[in-house]
Parts: sequence; structure tokens; C-alpha cells
Amino acid sequence: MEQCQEKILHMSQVKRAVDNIPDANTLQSMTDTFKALSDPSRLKIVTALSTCELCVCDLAAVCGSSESAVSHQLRILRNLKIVRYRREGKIVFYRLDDDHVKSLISQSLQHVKE
Amino acid sequence: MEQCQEKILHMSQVKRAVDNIPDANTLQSMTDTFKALSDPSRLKIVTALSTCELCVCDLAAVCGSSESAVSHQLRILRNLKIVRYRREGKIVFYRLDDDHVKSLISQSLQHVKE
DNA sequence: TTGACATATGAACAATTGATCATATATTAG
DNA sequence: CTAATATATGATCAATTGTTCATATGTCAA
Repeated sequence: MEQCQEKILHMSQVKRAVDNIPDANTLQSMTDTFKALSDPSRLKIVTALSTCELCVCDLAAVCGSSESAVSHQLRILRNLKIVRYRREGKIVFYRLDDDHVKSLISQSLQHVKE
Repeated sequence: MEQCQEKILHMSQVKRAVDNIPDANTLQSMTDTFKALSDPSRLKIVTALSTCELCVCDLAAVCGSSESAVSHQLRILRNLKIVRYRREGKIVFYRLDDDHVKSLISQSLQHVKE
């Protein structure tokens, strides 16, 4: 191990690679975003919302899970600014927060379809 | 709950949303891809590899973790076709498998920078 | 062949996570 | 106000996951 640390094969590339890694906070936010999309229930919610806004009740029907479970997942997505919501009376409508999320979905779709 | 299932607020949207959700296998592959990027160690590896190819030894140095740990993570990334490798004597060089991964990284970076 | 080095893998353990159930909050109707 | 409905949240528990350590494999040099 020691030896290996000392004779890194491509020092300049390693340096460049290290410089290219985002700072710890940014990296953490990025992994949080990916983690949010790494659960089938949440990905279902997000892909569903990529067509139009939906309320919690509808999302539960779409995902085939309980409203409580959906609500828990929505909180995670909300905290990560992946979804926004607006209240209309008793109903809360959710939609995607920005277009980057749509991009993430479509890129991953293309990736797995190869 | 029963009641809610029966009076879905926007039936046509729900139908459209359901139709837009990829089939189970595709969805699983997508979540696997996101999961792969949802770990700080693996995201470090991937962002490092987005600059140039690197060997396991270098990646360990870049990530500040053991070569064993890196190797374990690389296997996961390999299985998901996120990275490729080529062997040159004793050294194994890793690089990103395709450009979709780069896109995923840059999109998530833009997302968190807002 | 043997020894050294780079990488890979298996097992085990600690930490994280998603679902469930019960309960709480928010809004409207009456 | 109270009742009903839609959503949110807290606690618990089972399942999953990343790291570590030990060991195995693969490659080259002598």
C-alpha cells in the first residue's frame, strides 16, 4: 500500500482528477440527488410527475402504494428540491422542481437502453 | 383510502402518468444506475474518471480509500456498465463506459448548484 | 519455478434505509 | 365548534449496504 501511494503511475492525471472532484458539500448534494432517484417508489413518483402535476392521492394510485408511504417519499424529494408543491384547498399538488431532473431521467433511460 | 382510490382527481392524467412509467426491468436498471452514483466513494471514482482513465492504485489515492474498497466499488460500476477497463500487464485501467454517465454527472451538478 | 506486486473477492459487522402503523396537522363543510 | 378528508410525521423493525480484513487470482521478473 505504502509503495503504491508513492509510485502513482500518472501523477499529473491523478492531480487533474482530484482537482475535478467537487467540494465535499457539492458531492454530498449530488449523491443525495442520485440516492433520491435510486429507489423504485421514488423513481416511479418522479417519472409520473414528468408528465404533469399530481396530488398525493393520485400518486399513491399511480405507484400502487399507501398515501403515507408516498408522503414520506415526497418529503425526501421536496427536501432535495426535486419536487415542488402547491396547495389547493385540501389537495396538495406536486410537480418536478426543474428541468435538470427530467434530464437525469432521460439520460439514465438512454443509458440502460443501450 | 378506499374512497380516495375511487375518486382520483384527474383520471386522465393518472392514466397518462402510469403509461409514462417505464416497465419494471427498465425502472430497475435506472434505479440501479442512480444507486451506483449515490455513494460518495463511487461518485468520487466516477467524477475522477470523467477526466481520464486511471488505474485502481491511482483511484485509491484519488479517493483516499483502500484499494480493496475501490475494487469492490469498481465491480459494482463495472456490472452496471458505468465503467470499462483494460488490462496492461499488472495494471488495470478504468474509464467511463459511455457519455450518458458524464451527462448524469453534469446534470446533477447543475441541479445542486442552483 | 518462486517472489513481488496489482487487483479481485468472500465473509462479517456496523450503519443506513424504506415500509408500516399510529398519530398529528391542515382544510373545508356543516 | 365538530366531523370528515387529505396529507404529514414519528417510531419501530426488517432488509440492504459499505467497509474492513483475510485470502485468492493474475501478471511479470528472475
